[in-house]
Amino acid sequence: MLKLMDADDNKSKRLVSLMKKRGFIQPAFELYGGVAGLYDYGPLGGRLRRNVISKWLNHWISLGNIVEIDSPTITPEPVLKASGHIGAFNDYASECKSCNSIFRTDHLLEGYHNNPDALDNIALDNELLKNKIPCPSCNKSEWLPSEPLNLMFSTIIGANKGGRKAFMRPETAQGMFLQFPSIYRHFRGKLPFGAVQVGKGYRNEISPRQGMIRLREFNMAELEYFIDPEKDINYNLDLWDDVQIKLVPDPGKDELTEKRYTIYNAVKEGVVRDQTVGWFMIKTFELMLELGINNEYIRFRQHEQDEMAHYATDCWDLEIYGSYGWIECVGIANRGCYDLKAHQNVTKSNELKAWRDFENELEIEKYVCSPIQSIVGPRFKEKSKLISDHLEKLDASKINFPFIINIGGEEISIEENMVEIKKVNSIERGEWFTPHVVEPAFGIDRIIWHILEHSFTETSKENDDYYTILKLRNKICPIDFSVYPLFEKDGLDKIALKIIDSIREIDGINVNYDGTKSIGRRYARGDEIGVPYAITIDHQTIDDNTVTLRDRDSQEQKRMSIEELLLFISKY
RNA sequence: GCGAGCGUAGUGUAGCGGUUAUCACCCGGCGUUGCCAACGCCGGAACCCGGGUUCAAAUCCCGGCGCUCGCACCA
Repeated sequence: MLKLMDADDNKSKRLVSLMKKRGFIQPAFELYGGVAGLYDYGPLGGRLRRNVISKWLNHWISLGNIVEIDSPTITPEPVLKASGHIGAFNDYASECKSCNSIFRTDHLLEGYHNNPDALDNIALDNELLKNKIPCPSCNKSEWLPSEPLNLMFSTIIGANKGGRKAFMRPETAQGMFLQFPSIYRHFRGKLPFGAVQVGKGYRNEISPRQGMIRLREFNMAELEYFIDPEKDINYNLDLWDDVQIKLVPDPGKDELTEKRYTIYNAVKEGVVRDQTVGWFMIKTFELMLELGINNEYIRFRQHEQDEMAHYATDCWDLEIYGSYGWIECVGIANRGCYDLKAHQNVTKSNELKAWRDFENELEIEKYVCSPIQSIVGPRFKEKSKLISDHLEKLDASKINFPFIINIGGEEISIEENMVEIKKVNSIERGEWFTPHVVEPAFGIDRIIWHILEHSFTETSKENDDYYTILKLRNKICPIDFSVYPLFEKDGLDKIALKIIDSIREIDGINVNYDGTKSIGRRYARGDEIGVPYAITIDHQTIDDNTVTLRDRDSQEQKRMSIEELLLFISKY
């Protein structure tokens, strides 16, 4: 069943050639020799990318409680330190003096040290030496000093010497977390809500391979969905109840196995631990189908416990099958309250919280000590402020006079005449808490690559080896309609251009004219770049104002009036 | 980062010390045909970059960059 690209290795090569030839995707800076991991989208690819992003945005924004935001790619160091990226990114690597192999230093020390992740480079080198760790490759034990393996691009903000250290963001998520106060205000405090951001992310990969799959600068699209972990939300989990989706749950110690579930059952049986994660799995699955990914080549794989990123508590990857095998294209993670808490801790801000009403108001009756300032003041002088603060926090119902309090190491006796016991009635309606976050994060470039692979169809026509049809979905394809005059004389070309003018008045339609070479060749050119419909102007058009509409995939043609055509296009 | 192989028009390729750098598709113009990559003529377009060896380098050598594959890396 899973014979797509690997059945014919040259097929993916032909796809790459086509992508370059027709201006979808190509290596960037080729004139200067190219840079690994950096790609250009060309005239058609640019359009395709835009369409994919639009579809992605509309899919989420139409849920009604999700907004789009945008934040800078340049990110000051403290932000990424708080988010844990600096720690996680500063892994160290050691090189073997003898055979030049390179290994993660903390991996080498596994089994010798409880928590090698926490050590700095000097401690790591000492551990290597002390334990005489052998090189897994050549078995010798001669290590060069460990070097940090930082996978972020660093830069300096400000042209002068004292500039602030910064990095190109490795994910867009932090933008949503830092904008939480603004988003919270926008939704007037009503959870759940979410924010999305589409933009570039950067990772300075050691050795990017696999074409578009591992890039150094890439398009990512992330959604942060803020929820109250103590409130159940009614999700429409049976939305795709007729579809059995392939899931690969974390097997623990067992073999990886693929099982088919409806998401509804997967959540019910606890295979998917979190219902919000389940909900986004469904909506993500739906989006993939709308983008033109083949549903047989989609599966969700659960992260194993030790594979999970530093922030996640449960994580499912949507993987798509193609010529590189199963590739992670979306990660849906429950990040808990990790990020908001992390930024709270560093900034001491109270703004990264949400308010939760109690179901029933709590009437609280308590007794407080209210210091009588005219006595406490003159008696304790400069210490009286501290003493008053302390007294106000005491539960006065449990007090017997005189009693001793401890202020700055000094014992102070409080007598009955210093305070007044007051009864206070207060009503607690709710509390502040840190919302939890469920994050679906999409690798747009990887998705685009698989859309192209799944669309790429080769048939043969009589004497041709390969007849290529790129079966892109309507509205994802870069060009929606092509208009071909059967030949460029007798006014057919003029009619074609007039029809194009009318089509261009319809919003969001990209139409293209081609008048050169034979009609069959023009159909072929259009099929190759995935134009879903060809409109042909022939002699009959002059007589009765009708044209033919050719369907890309069936090659069938229907004759219709120009009015009917325009109606069809406006509903397309 | 290491090791092996590779890098020639837009694409796919031949040439592997001396060629006007091969062929095909392709692209443009003109003509012809007139609904599924038709034909003819004309035209367009390339040796990854830098250094070296040689009378002579696309070809041999060295370095860089890129690609593919293995090892490592991919939070």
